[in-house]
Amino acid sequence: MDTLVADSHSTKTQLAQIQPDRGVEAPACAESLVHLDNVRQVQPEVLSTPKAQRMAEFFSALSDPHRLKLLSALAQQELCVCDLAAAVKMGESAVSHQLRVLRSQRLVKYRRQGRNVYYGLADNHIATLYREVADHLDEG
Amino acid sequence: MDTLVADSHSTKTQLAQIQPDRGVEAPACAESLVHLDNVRQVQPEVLSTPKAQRMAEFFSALSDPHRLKLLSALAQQELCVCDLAAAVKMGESAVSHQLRVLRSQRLVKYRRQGRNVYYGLADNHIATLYREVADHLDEG
DNA sequence: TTACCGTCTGAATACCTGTTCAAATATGGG
DNA sequence: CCCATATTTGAACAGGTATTCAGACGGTAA
Repeated sequence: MDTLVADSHSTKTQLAQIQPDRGVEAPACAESLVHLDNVRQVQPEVLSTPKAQRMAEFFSALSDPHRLKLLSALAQQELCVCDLAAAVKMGESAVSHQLRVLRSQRLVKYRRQGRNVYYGLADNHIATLYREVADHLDEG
Repeated sequence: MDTLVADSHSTKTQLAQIQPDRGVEAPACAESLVHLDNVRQVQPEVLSTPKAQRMAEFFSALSDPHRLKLLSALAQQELCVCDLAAAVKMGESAVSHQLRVLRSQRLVKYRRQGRNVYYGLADNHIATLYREVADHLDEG
């Protein structure tokens, strides 16, 4: 009757491959038996693509050791680019590139003073988040 | 007297380029004037390289939209791989690969039941962290 | 056992990310 | 104005990452 092939004593349902966001046409053959009721229950709560992307970009900004070092330095006090470079032992250009990433996610704020640009943590949330994850990792 | 070139009314100090972890020999010429006292103050508090890497790997596991979708689904209930694939609309192989990443950071736990493997969030911390970041992003 | 289903793995490809070098921009001083 | 300093930017290269396909593994049922 319908295109779903459900066996009688279970809620498993054969589902054609779904490949929606991408330009791939779905092949007619099915891949696996899914528990349709579970999927239906969960699916509306799944993070939307735009939100997932925004969140991923945020975490992505935190997913580099050098950037985390920069943040840990800035958690102490405001610093200009060349000081940061010395503190984390990176080239100044590299630091500038990384600060750009941190800026794009509003993890840091900055102000110009003379020829120097001083950076600092944008938000107390950041320090909190940082500490939470550090603790979490120390636990395990 | 010493190799440092400090001007009289400031704490700025010329520093040879420091390039320690990598096999690059430092050029004799300096790059920038740093505020040596600031650097000295901050440097010991900078995240150590191993810790920074461990933390970066953790965030890295959270830095992909598909993985975040998987986690948001698992925040609802335990699901097997094929259900997850249907819920987030990915191929099952891709899901398996991503679950491997989540497993490697202990973000999910799993158990086998018959032919299915059921995944769930490893920890309440994860859900908390997830919600904090979601809220933080909604604020801005 | 044989056949099958669900999941995992490995290799290949395409994409994204970080570093470096060189050069541009911006500020301040002589 | 011209020069030196501080930071940013862009291009090029190297290394890492995600998806796909094909096949392997493990468990189940006939």
